Amino acid sequence: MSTRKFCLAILSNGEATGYEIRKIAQEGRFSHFIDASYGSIYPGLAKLETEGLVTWREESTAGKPTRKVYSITEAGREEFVKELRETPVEDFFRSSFLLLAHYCQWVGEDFIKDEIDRRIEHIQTQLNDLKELRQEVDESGSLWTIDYGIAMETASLEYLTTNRSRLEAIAREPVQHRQAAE
Amino acid sequence: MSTRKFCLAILSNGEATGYEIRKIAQEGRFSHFIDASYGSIYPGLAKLETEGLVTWREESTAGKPTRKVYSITEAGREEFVKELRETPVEDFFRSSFLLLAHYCQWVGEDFIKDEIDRRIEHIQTQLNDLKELRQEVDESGSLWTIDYGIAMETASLEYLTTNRSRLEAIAREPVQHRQAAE
DNA sequence: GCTCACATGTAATAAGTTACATGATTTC
DNA sequence: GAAATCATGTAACTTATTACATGTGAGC
Repeated sequence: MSTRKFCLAILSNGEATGYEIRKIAQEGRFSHFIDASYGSIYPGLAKLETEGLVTWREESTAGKPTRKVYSITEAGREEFVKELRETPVEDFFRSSFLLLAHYCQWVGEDFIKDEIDRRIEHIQTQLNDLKELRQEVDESGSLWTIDYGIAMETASLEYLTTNRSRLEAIAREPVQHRQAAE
Repeated sequence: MSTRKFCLAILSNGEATGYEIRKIAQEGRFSHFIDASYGSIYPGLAKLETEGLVTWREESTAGKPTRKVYSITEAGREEFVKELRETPVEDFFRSSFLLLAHYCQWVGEDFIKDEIDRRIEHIQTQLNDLKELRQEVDESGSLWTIDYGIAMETASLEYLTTNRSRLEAIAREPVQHRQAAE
Protein backbone atom coordinates (compact mmCIF):
# COMPACT_ATOMS: atom_id res chain seq x y z
CA MET A 1 0.00 0.00 0.00
CA SER A 2 2.46 2.57 -1.15
CA THR A 3 0.64 4.59 -3.80
CA ARG A 4 -2.21 5.01 -1.39
CA LYS A 5 0.05 6.42 1.30
CA PHE A 6 1.77 8.63 -1.20
CA CYS A 7 -1.53 10.12 -2.41
CA LEU A 8 -2.50 10.89 1.16
CA ALA A 9 0.93 12.43 1.68
CA ILE A 10 0.62 14.79 -1.27
CA LEU A 11 -2.95 15.73 -0.47
CA SER A 12 -2.05 16.35 3.15
CA ASN A 13 -0.31 19.54 2.13
CA GLY A 14 -2.72 20.73 -0.50
CA GLU A 15 -5.22 19.91 -3.19
CA ALA A 16 -4.09 18.10 -6.30
CA THR A 17 -5.31 16.22 -9.34
CA GLY A 18 -4.26 12.69 -10.23
CA TYR A 19 -2.21 14.11 -13.02
CA GLU A 20 -0.33 16.41 -10.67
CA ILE A 21 0.29 13.68 -8.14
CA ARG A 22 1.93 11.57 -10.79
CA LYS A 23 4.05 14.49 -11.89
CA ILE A 24 5.28 15.01 -8.34
CA ALA A 25 6.11 11.31 -8.17
CA GLN A 26 8.14 11.49 -11.35
CA GLU A 27 9.83 14.87 -11.21
CA GLY A 28 9.19 16.42 -7.85
CA ARG A 29 10.73 16.25 -4.45
CA PHE A 30 9.71 12.63 -3.93
CA SER A 31 10.92 11.23 -7.20
CA HIS A 32 14.17 9.84 -5.81
CA PHE A 33 12.47 7.46 -3.44
CA ILE A 34 8.96 6.93 -4.76
CA ASP A 35 7.36 5.46 -7.82
CA ALA A 36 3.81 5.76 -9.08
CA SER A 37 2.09 5.65 -12.44
CA TYR A 38 -1.40 6.60 -13.66
CA GLY A 39 -2.48 3.01 -13.50
CA SER A 40 -1.99 2.97 -9.76
CA ILE A 41 -2.82 6.58 -8.89
CA TYR A 42 -6.28 6.88 -10.47
CA PRO A 43 -7.62 3.62 -9.06
CA GLY A 44 -5.91 4.50 -5.78
CA LEU A 45 -7.69 7.84 -5.54
CA ALA A 46 -10.99 6.22 -6.41
CA LYS A 47 -10.53 3.74 -3.62
CA LEU A 48 -9.56 6.42 -1.14
CA GLU A 49 -12.78 8.19 -2.03
CA THR A 50 -14.93 5.17 -1.27
CA GLU A 51 -13.20 5.00 2.09
CA GLY A 52 -14.07 8.62 2.77
CA LEU A 53 -10.43 9.68 3.06
CA VAL A 54 -10.51 12.11 0.14
CA THR A 55 -13.12 14.16 -1.74
CA TRP A 56 -13.03 15.98 -5.02
CA ARG A 57 -14.61 18.80 -6.93
CA GLU A 58 -14.72 19.50 -10.60
CA GLU A 59 -12.82 22.43 -11.99
CA SER A 60 -13.28 23.73 -15.51
CA THR A 61 -10.85 26.27 -16.82
CA ALA A 62 -11.69 27.59 -20.28
CA GLY A 63 -9.68 25.82 -22.94
CA LYS A 64 -8.48 23.05 -20.67
CA PRO A 65 -9.83 19.64 -19.85
CA THR A 66 -12.02 19.42 -16.79
CA ARG A 67 -9.99 18.36 -13.80
CA LYS A 68 -10.91 16.47 -10.70
CA VAL A 69 -9.28 18.32 -7.86
CA TYR A 70 -8.88 16.05 -4.86
CA SER A 71 -8.52 17.12 -1.27
CA ILE A 72 -8.00 15.16 1.89
CA THR A 73 -10.68 14.84 4.56
CA GLU A 74 -10.18 14.96 8.31
CA ALA A 75 -10.47 11.16 8.35
CA GLY A 76 -7.83 11.04 5.62
CA ARG A 77 -5.46 13.14 7.65
CA GLU A 78 -5.88 10.91 10.64
CA GLU A 79 -5.38 7.82 8.54
CA PHE A 80 -2.22 9.25 7.03
CA VAL A 81 -0.64 10.07 10.37
CA LYS A 82 -1.71 6.66 11.63
CA GLU A 83 -0.04 4.97 8.69
CA LEU A 84 3.10 7.04 9.14
CA ARG A 85 3.29 5.89 12.72
CA GLU A 86 2.32 2.28 12.23
CA THR A 87 3.85 1.18 8.97
CA PRO A 88 7.19 -0.47 9.59
CA VAL A 89 9.82 1.90 8.27
CA GLU A 90 11.72 -0.32 5.90
CA ASP A 91 13.35 0.67 2.68
CA PHE A 92 13.14 -1.38 -0.44
CA PHE A 93 16.15 -1.56 -2.70
CA ARG A 94 16.51 -3.77 -5.72
CA SER A 95 19.47 -3.36 -8.01
CA SER A 96 19.87 -4.88 -11.43
CA PHE A 97 23.17 -3.05 -11.72
CA LEU A 98 24.67 -4.92 -8.79
CA LEU A 99 23.43 -8.20 -10.23
CA LEU A 100 25.14 -7.30 -13.48
CA ALA A 101 28.33 -6.37 -11.64
CA HIS A 102 28.21 -9.69 -9.87
CA TYR A 103 28.13 -11.52 -13.16
CA CYS A 104 30.35 -9.15 -15.09
CA GLN A 105 32.48 -12.06 -16.33
CA TRP A 106 29.57 -13.35 -18.35
CA VAL A 107 29.01 -10.16 -20.28
CA GLY A 108 32.62 -9.18 -20.82
CA GLU A 109 34.80 -6.20 -20.08
CA ASP A 110 33.64 -3.93 -22.89
CA PHE A 111 30.02 -4.33 -21.98
CA ILE A 112 30.64 -3.62 -18.32
CA LYS A 113 32.74 -0.58 -19.18
CA ASP A 114 29.85 0.89 -21.14
CA GLU A 115 27.44 0.14 -18.36
CA ILE A 116 29.66 1.81 -15.80
CA ASP A 117 29.90 4.86 -18.05
CA ARG A 118 26.14 4.95 -18.40
CA ARG A 119 25.66 4.59 -14.72
CA ILE A 120 28.11 7.34 -13.88
CA GLU A 121 26.34 9.61 -16.33
CA HIS A 122 23.00 8.67 -14.88
CA ILE A 123 24.11 9.44 -11.35
CA GLN A 124 25.48 12.78 -12.46
CA THR A 125 22.16 13.63 -14.08
CA GLN A 126 20.38 12.64 -10.89
CA LEU A 127 22.72 14.77 -8.84
CA ASN A 128 22.10 17.77 -11.05
CA ASP A 129 18.36 17.22 -10.85
CA LEU A 130 18.53 16.99 -7.08
CA LYS A 131 20.62 20.15 -6.82
CA GLU A 132 18.21 22.01 -9.06
CA LEU A 133 15.28 20.72 -7.05
CA ARG A 134 17.02 21.90 -3.93
CA GLN A 135 16.88 25.48 -5.22
CA GLU A 136 13.17 25.30 -5.99
CA VAL A 137 11.99 23.65 -2.82
CA ASP A 138 11.20 25.57 0.34
CA GLU A 139 9.96 23.00 2.83
CA SER A 140 12.57 22.01 5.37
CA GLY A 141 11.50 18.35 5.30
CA SER A 142 12.00 18.23 1.55
CA LEU A 143 15.41 19.80 1.85
CA TRP A 144 16.49 17.20 4.35
CA THR A 145 15.48 14.30 2.15
CA ILE A 146 16.98 15.91 -0.93
CA ASP A 147 20.25 16.34 0.92
CA TYR A 148 20.04 12.69 1.90
CA GLY A 149 19.63 11.83 -1.74
CA ILE A 150 22.57 14.02 -2.71
CA ALA A 151 24.74 12.38 -0.06
CA MET A 152 23.87 8.91 -1.30
CA GLU A 153 24.33 9.68 -4.98
CA THR A 154 27.65 11.31 -4.22
CA ALA A 155 28.81 8.26 -2.31
CA SER A 156 27.68 6.03 -5.13
CA LEU A 157 29.54 8.12 -7.66
CA GLU A 158 32.66 8.10 -5.58
CA TYR A 159 32.62 4.35 -5.14
CA LEU A 160 32.12 3.83 -8.84
CA THR A 161 34.90 6.12 -9.97
CA THR A 162 37.44 4.75 -7.52
CA ASN A 163 36.48 1.09 -8.02
CA ARG A 164 35.62 0.84 -11.68
CA SER A 165 39.02 -0.44 -12.73
CA ARG A 166 38.74 -3.19 -10.15
CA LEU A 167 35.42 -4.33 -11.62
CA GLU A 168 36.84 -4.16 -15.12
CA ALA A 169 39.68 -6.41 -13.99
CA ILE A 170 37.19 -8.90 -12.57
CA ALA A 171 35.36 -8.92 -15.89
CA ARG A 172 38.59 -10.08 -17.50
CA GLU A 173 38.90 -13.12 -15.22
CA PRO A 174 37.83 -16.44 -16.73
CA VAL A 175 34.30 -17.59 -15.91
CA GLN A 176 34.10 -20.23 -13.24
CA HIS A 177 31.67 -23.02 -14.06
CA ARG A 178 31.12 -25.06 -10.97
CA GLN A 179 29.16 -27.74 -12.72
CA ALA A 180 28.83 -29.20 -16.14
CA ALA A 181 26.12 -27.60 -18.18
CA GLU A 182 23.19 -29.87 -18.84
CA MET B 1 10.73 -10.53 -13.98
CA SER B 2 13.19 -10.34 -11.16
CA THR B 3 12.87 -13.59 -9.25
CA ARG B 4 13.21 -15.40 -12.53
CA LYS B 5 16.48 -13.65 -13.34
CA PHE B 6 17.73 -14.22 -9.84
CA CYS B 7 17.06 -17.96 -10.00
CA LEU B 8 18.97 -18.17 -13.27
CA ALA B 9 21.79 -16.18 -11.69
CA ILE B 10 22.16 -18.54 -8.75
CA LEU B 11 21.88 -21.66 -10.87
CA SER B 12 24.40 -20.28 -13.33
CA ASN B 13 27.13 -20.95 -10.84
CA GLY B 14 25.94 -24.22 -9.44
CA GLU B 15 23.04 -26.48 -8.57
CA ALA B 16 20.60 -25.47 -5.90
CA THR B 17 17.22 -26.23 -4.41
CA GLY B 18 14.41 -23.71 -4.06
CA TYR B 19 15.04 -23.64 -0.36
CA GLU B 20 18.69 -22.78 -0.85
CA ILE B 21 17.93 -20.06 -3.38
CA ARG B 22 15.67 -18.37 -0.93
CA LYS B 23 18.31 -18.60 1.76
CA ILE B 24 20.84 -16.93 -0.49
CA ALA B 25 18.29 -14.18 -1.22
CA GLN B 26 17.74 -13.58 2.47
CA GLU B 27 21.14 -14.06 4.03
CA GLY B 28 23.68 -14.46 1.31
CA ARG B 29 25.74 -12.23 -0.87
CA PHE B 30 22.71 -10.89 -2.75
CA SER B 31 20.54 -10.07 0.22
CA HIS B 32 21.36 -6.36 0.23
CA PHE B 33 19.91 -5.74 -3.20
CA ILE B 34 17.51 -8.57 -3.90
CA ASP B 35 14.28 -9.86 -2.47
CA ALA B 36 12.58 -13.19 -2.99
CA SER B 37 10.28 -15.43 -0.98
CA TYR B 38 9.10 -19.03 -1.36
CA GLY B 39 5.89 -17.86 -2.95
CA SER B 40 7.78 -16.44 -5.88
CA ILE B 41 10.74 -18.84 -6.07
CA TYR B 42 8.89 -22.16 -6.31
CA PRO B 43 6.42 -21.04 -8.96
CA GLY B 44 9.30 -19.28 -10.69
CA LEU B 45 11.40 -22.44 -10.89
CA ALA B 46 8.40 -24.40 -12.14
CA LYS B 47 7.90 -21.88 -14.90
CA LEU B 48 11.58 -21.92 -15.85
CA GLU B 49 11.31 -25.67 -16.16
CA THR B 50 8.41 -25.49 -18.59
CA GLU B 51 10.52 -23.11 -20.65
CA GLY B 52 13.37 -25.58 -20.69
CA LEU B 53 15.77 -23.23 -18.95
CA VAL B 54 16.30 -25.43 -15.90
CA THR B 55 16.03 -29.12 -15.02
CA TRP B 56 15.99 -30.98 -11.75
CA ARG B 57 16.72 -34.30 -10.19
CA GLU B 58 15.52 -35.78 -6.95
CA GLU B 59 17.95 -36.27 -4.13
CA SER B 60 17.17 -38.34 -1.07
CA THR B 61 19.54 -38.19 1.84
CA ALA B 62 18.67 -40.55 4.67
CA GLY B 63 16.83 -38.77 7.42
CA LYS B 64 16.15 -35.64 5.41
CA PRO B 65 13.26 -34.59 3.21
CA THR B 66 13.62 -35.34 -0.47
CA ARG B 67 15.00 -32.34 -2.31
CA LYS B 68 14.58 -31.15 -5.84
CA VAL B 69 18.01 -30.10 -7.00
CA TYR B 70 17.77 -27.71 -9.90
CA SER B 71 20.45 -27.04 -12.48
CA ILE B 72 20.55 -24.66 -15.40
CA THR B 73 20.48 -25.86 -19.01
CA GLU B 74 22.50 -24.48 -21.90
CA ALA B 75 19.39 -22.62 -23.04
CA GLY B 76 19.08 -21.23 -19.53
CA ARG B 77 22.63 -19.98 -19.57
CA GLU B 78 22.06 -18.22 -22.86
CA GLU B 79 18.83 -16.72 -21.64
CA PHE B 80 20.50 -15.43 -18.49
CA VAL B 81 23.32 -13.73 -20.34
CA LYS B 82 20.80 -12.33 -22.79
CA GLU B 83 18.76 -10.89 -19.95
CA LEU B 84 21.84 -9.45 -18.31
CA ARG B 85 22.67 -7.69 -21.53
CA GLU B 86 19.20 -6.58 -22.51
CA THR B 87 17.39 -5.67 -19.34
CA PRO B 88 17.69 -1.96 -18.69
CA VAL B 89 20.01 -1.56 -15.74
CA GLU B 90 17.89 0.54 -13.44
CA ASP B 91 17.78 0.37 -9.72
CA PHE B 92 14.60 0.47 -7.79
CA PHE B 93 14.54 2.34 -4.53
CA ARG B 94 11.52 3.02 -2.41
CA SER B 95 11.89 4.52 1.01
CA SER B 96 9.23 4.77 3.65
CA PHE B 97 11.82 6.29 5.94
CA LEU B 98 12.31 9.30 3.69
CA LEU B 99 8.56 9.73 3.43
CA LEU B 100 8.39 9.73 7.19
CA ALA B 101 11.26 12.22 7.40
CA HIS B 102 9.40 14.44 4.97
CA TYR B 103 6.38 14.50 7.20
CA CYS B 104 8.18 14.45 10.51
CA GLN B 105 6.15 17.41 11.75
CA TRP B 106 3.03 15.27 11.72
CA VAL B 107 4.41 12.57 13.97
CA GLY B 108 6.35 14.72 16.40
CA GLU B 109 9.91 15.01 17.61
CA ASP B 110 9.91 12.09 20.03
CA PHE B 111 8.62 9.69 17.45
CA ILE B 112 11.15 10.76 14.86
CA LYS B 113 13.97 10.53 17.39
CA ASP B 114 13.08 6.91 18.08
CA GLU B 115 12.86 6.14 14.39
CA ILE B 116 16.27 7.66 13.74
CA ASP B 117 17.70 5.59 16.57
CA ARG B 118 16.13 2.48 15.11
CA ARG B 119 17.42 3.27 11.69
CA ILE B 120 20.95 3.90 12.89
CA GLU B 121 20.88 0.61 14.74
CA HIS B 122 19.52 -1.12 11.68
CA ILE B 123 22.24 0.28 9.45
CA GLN B 124 24.89 -0.78 11.95
CA THR B 125 23.51 -4.30 11.95
CA GLN B 126 23.53 -4.31 8.17
CA LEU B 127 27.10 -3.07 8.13
CA ASN B 128 28.20 -5.81 10.49
CA ASP B 129 26.41 -8.42 8.41
CA LEU B 130 28.09 -7.15 5.27
CA LYS B 131 31.50 -7.14 6.90
CA GLU B 132 31.00 -10.68 8.12
CA LEU B 133 29.80 -11.75 4.71
CA ARG B 134 32.90 -10.18 3.24
CA GLN B 135 35.05 -12.61 5.20
CA GLU B 136 33.11 -15.64 4.05
CA VAL B 137 32.83 -14.82 0.39
CA ASP B 138 35.54 -15.66 -2.11
CA GLU B 139 34.20 -14.57 -5.49
CA SER B 140 35.63 -11.26 -6.65
CA GLY B 141 32.29 -10.11 -8.09
CA SER B 142 30.60 -10.66 -4.75
CA LEU B 143 33.30 -8.75 -2.95
CA TRP B 144 32.85 -5.79 -5.26
CA THR B 145 29.11 -5.59 -4.65
CA ILE B 146 29.52 -6.12 -0.92
CA ASP B 147 32.00 -3.26 -0.83
CA TYR B 148 29.49 -1.15 -2.71
CA GLY B 149 26.94 -2.00 -0.07
CA ILE B 150 29.36 -1.13 2.71
CA ALA B 151 30.15 2.21 1.06
CA MET B 152 26.48 3.08 0.76
CA GLU B 153 25.53 2.03 4.26
CA THR B 154 28.47 3.97 5.64
CA ALA B 155 27.40 7.09 3.76
CA SER B 156 23.87 6.65 5.01
CA LEU B 157 25.04 6.28 8.57
CA GLU B 158 27.23 9.33 8.30
CA TYR B 159 24.46 11.49 6.89
CA LEU B 160 22.11 10.38 9.62
CA THR B 161 24.47 11.02 12.50
CA THR B 162 25.52 14.44 11.27
CA ASN B 163 22.02 15.56 10.26
CA ARG B 164 19.77 14.02 12.83
CA SER B 165 19.57 17.14 14.99
CA ARG B 166 18.52 19.11 11.95
CA LEU B 167 15.62 16.73 11.33
CA GLU B 168 14.64 16.81 14.95
CA ALA B 169 14.51 20.59 14.75
CA ILE B 170 12.26 20.38 11.71
CA ALA B 171 9.96 18.05 13.62
CA ARG B 172 9.53 20.81 16.18
CA GLU B 173 8.33 23.35 13.61
CA PRO B 174 4.57 23.95 13.47
CA VAL B 175 2.67 22.03 10.79
CA GLN B 176 1.78 24.05 7.75
CA HIS B 177 -1.74 23.45 6.51
CA ARG B 178 -2.07 24.92 3.06
CA GLN B 179 -5.80 24.39 2.86
CA ALA B 180 -8.73 24.03 5.16
CA ALA B 181 -9.50 20.44 5.98
CA GLU B 182 -12.79 19.22 4.58
C1' DG C 1 8.28 -31.59 24.76
C1' DC C 2 9.60 -27.60 22.03
C1' DT C 3 11.75 -25.06 18.72
C1' DC C 4 14.75 -24.68 14.92
C1' DA C 5 16.40 -25.99 10.42
C1' DC C 6 15.31 -28.56 6.42
C1' DA C 7 12.07 -28.99 2.55
C1' DT C 8 8.11 -28.21 -1.00
C1' DG C 9 4.36 -26.32 -2.43
C1' DT C 10 -0.60 -23.86 -3.16
C1' DA C 11 -4.32 -20.35 -2.86
C1' DA C 12 -6.17 -16.11 -2.05
C1' DT C 13 -5.13 -11.69 -2.44
C1' DA C 14 -2.82 -7.35 -3.28
C1' DA C 15 -0.47 -4.27 -6.11
C1' DG C 16 1.31 -2.35 -9.84
C1' DT C 17 2.72 -2.13 -14.99
C1' DT C 18 1.77 -1.45 -19.79
C1' DA C 19 -0.87 -0.49 -23.28
C1' DC C 20 -5.04 1.17 -24.84
C1' DA C 21 -8.71 4.76 -25.51
C1' DT C 22 -9.90 9.66 -25.90
C1' DG C 23 -9.45 14.44 -26.66
C1' DA C 24 -8.29 19.66 -26.30
C1' DT C 25 -4.83 23.30 -26.55
C1' DT C 26 -0.38 25.24 -27.03
C1' DT C 27 4.13 25.67 -28.88
C1' DC C 28 7.60 24.86 -32.41
C1' DG D 1 1.48 19.91 -39.38
C1' DA D 2 3.71 17.65 -35.50
C1' DA D 3 4.79 17.16 -30.96
C1' DA D 4 4.30 18.19 -26.26
C1' DT D 5 1.42 19.15 -22.26
C1' DC D 6 -2.73 18.73 -19.91
C1' DA D 7 -6.21 15.41 -18.35
C1' DT D 8 -8.85 10.97 -17.01
C1' DG D 9 -9.50 6.54 -16.97
C1' DT D 10 -9.81 1.11 -18.05
C1' DA D 11 -8.35 -3.71 -19.02
C1' DA D 12 -5.34 -7.36 -19.42
C1' DC D 13 -1.59 -9.05 -17.46
C1' DT D 14 2.34 -9.86 -14.46
C1' DT D 15 4.29 -10.32 -10.14
C1' DA D 16 4.84 -10.95 -5.56
C1' DT D 17 3.07 -11.39 -0.67
C1' DT D 18 0.98 -13.81 3.09
C1' DA D 19 -0.84 -17.42 5.06
C1' DC D 20 -1.81 -22.02 4.90
C1' DA D 21 -0.71 -27.09 4.60
C1' DT D 22 2.51 -30.84 5.68
C1' DG D 23 6.25 -33.45 7.48
C1' DT D 24 11.13 -35.11 9.38
C1' DG D 25 15.07 -35.00 12.42
C1' DA D 26 18.29 -32.78 15.64
C1' DG D 27 19.46 -30.43 19.62
C1' DC D 28 18.17 -28.41 24.02
